[in-house]
Amino acid sequence: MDEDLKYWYLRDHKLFRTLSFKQMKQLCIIMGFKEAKKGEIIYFSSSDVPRIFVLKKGNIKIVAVDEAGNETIKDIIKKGDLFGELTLEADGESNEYAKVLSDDVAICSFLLSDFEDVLLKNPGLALSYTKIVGLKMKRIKNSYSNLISKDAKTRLVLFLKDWAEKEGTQIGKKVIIENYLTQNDIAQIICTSRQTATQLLNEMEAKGTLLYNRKEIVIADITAL
Amino acid sequence: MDEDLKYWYLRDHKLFRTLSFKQMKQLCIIMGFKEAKKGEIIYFSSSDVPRIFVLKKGNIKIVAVDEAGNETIKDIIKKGDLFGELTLEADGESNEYAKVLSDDVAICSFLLSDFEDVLLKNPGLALSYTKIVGLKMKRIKNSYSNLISKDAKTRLVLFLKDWAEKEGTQIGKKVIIENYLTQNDIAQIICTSRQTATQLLNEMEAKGTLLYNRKEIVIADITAL
DNA sequence: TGGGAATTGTAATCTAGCCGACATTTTAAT
DNA sequence: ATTAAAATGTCGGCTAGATTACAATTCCCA
Repeated sequence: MDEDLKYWYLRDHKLFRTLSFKQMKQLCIIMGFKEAKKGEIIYFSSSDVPRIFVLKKGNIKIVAVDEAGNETIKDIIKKGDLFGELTLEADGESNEYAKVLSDDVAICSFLLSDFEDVLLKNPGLALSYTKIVGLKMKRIKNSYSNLISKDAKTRLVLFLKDWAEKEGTQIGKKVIIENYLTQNDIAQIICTSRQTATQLLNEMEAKGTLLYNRKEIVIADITAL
Repeated sequence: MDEDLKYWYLRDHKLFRTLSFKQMKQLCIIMGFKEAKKGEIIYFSSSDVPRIFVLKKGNIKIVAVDEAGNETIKDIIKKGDLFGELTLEADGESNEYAKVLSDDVAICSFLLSDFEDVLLKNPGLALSYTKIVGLKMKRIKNSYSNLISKDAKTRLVLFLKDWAEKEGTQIGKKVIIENYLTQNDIAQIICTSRQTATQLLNEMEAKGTLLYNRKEIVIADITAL
């Protein structure tokens, strides 16, 4: 793909703001690029060489499969987010794949080793990178403690609030979220069964606090959620 | 405290191995030092200036208190571990404190801003640091997924295995762990009620797989746990 | 334009483990 | 030694929510 386009893909990412033009060019050379359509599955497991990915466009979910074949949603990755071997340390064991949720996605990637070289030459970038990883850790910790102390209903509300804040379009008190998740997805994210999630969503819809369908979710009053 | 002693305290930490003598000296100058006895509580919340801590000796637990006054164990910090504002980003909100579990502890600390300066000048250190933070994230993620999919008994076993591996002294198949945790602590770590933890431990003791008291835990056969 | 697959709706069981309410034991402090 | 405070042991009731089991919808595409 065109080198210049690559450049522009990187330029508008917050992580790379601190880089000079020359440094950016260096990164572009080692960058990989990939597009995919809805429903496609992208493997990025240990079989391949370890990589760092940047999601340029769309949404994907990271799914882990355990020995028993149970699937857990590890993460929802949105435009601009990083994923992959964020710890800069390849771990062979984990069996994860990414599934495309939005209509299509665009993904940039670097080889882990290449990325390390660049970090070594750009201490500022290393610092920014650490902060991004740290932020991710903080978010994980947060949902972790929610899982411990809050019940399913509260967890659903917290998730909706978060989603609305990140992606919703607000009109007065009303918030509209483009819904690319199934109820099953939502259930997995808030760690409950599909049936419970369905029930809770229907309850909220009955009370008029919510309006759920496959295309969008309309929250009547975000402040009262 | 003596500058030379400081130097030796840092020198044997894996994070600082890559530094030159001069760089290490620089770190020593900005280093703080503190000792504390069992049961003491060390606050390191937002009230103070944000810091990074290195635990040189002993064990502490990080406890978070929520609005309702409920206490949750966030982390157990052992000799050589880092804690504090690991994300390099001060977050005002969280209300956490550290409690000394072992007889006494020694703690080094840096101001966050000083540490950032050092990282900027030592890309290698920044990389190592990111890896350590990443490893921590991976550990958190792991216990997180255990919490979701495993029942209390399995969680207890996993915790004991982990503890034994990290700190136990193995004699054949037998492993002896110095026990600085109460059953309540263990319960909080594996996210269950004190009563359930007590019951499970007693069950295991009845079966002869375990031997629990306040001083030590003896696991009869670690491979069969 | 049907028909199969995915998604959603609903209800009836069943159970792990939380919670309250103690009794008992151990530890630490005066 | 005495006593208060922690830490442990034990039990039964209770509930959130998993699980099983089907319908009913909606979507997709051949």
